[in-house]
Amino acid sequence: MISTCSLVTKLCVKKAFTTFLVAKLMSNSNNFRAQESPENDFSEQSNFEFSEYLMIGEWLDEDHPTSMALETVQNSGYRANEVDESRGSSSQLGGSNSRENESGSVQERQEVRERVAFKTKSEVEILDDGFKWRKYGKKMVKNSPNPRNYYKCSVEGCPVKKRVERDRDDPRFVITTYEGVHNHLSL
DNA sequence: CGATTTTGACCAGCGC
DNA sequence: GCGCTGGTCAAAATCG
Repeated sequence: MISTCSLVTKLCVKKAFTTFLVAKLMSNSNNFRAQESPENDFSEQSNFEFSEYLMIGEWLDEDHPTSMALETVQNSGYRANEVDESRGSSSQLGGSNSRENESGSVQERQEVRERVAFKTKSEVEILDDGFKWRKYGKKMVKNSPNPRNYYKCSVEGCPVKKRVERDRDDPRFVITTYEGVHNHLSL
């Protein structure tokens, strides 16, 4: 925390802002869905493919450019393993309705989660984004020489997770994927 | 000594 | 059904 060079500081600021922005976006999109609003969401405005996500933003930092992507994940049978135990109110993040309704009649209890991915040019993988994370897993993934690290928000009851891995094609970039919405303020 | 990380095991989903 | 893969658990180790 105290050993900060300007580089890290810059990253911290940017990440904190980014997280704030993401929380904003997520809460907005959730509200849209909750109100059955016919408004378009962000995927309508984005034309770029970024990995498996949709790119919706980009920072042009001279030293550490960051790309950002948003993805909505809908699972009909998300594991009811231990997600909603001891949580109380976090078993459903986005409620149960589907704005896509492409297949129709499948609006039972689909879990809607959202993921936001950042691709940041950085030497370090641990980017302080204003939240406190606890590492709970590490995996070697196929098609990549770099391990993937799994983190949970260490605030009790907060369902947010994130994955951190280095870009397979360009190891100078770190891909951070956030999943879920914080149910608390940062720190 | 409590909190966090490490790391192998375990589990579920998916394709064959 | 089986094996592969990604995600999570949990005990042990490490850290502050």
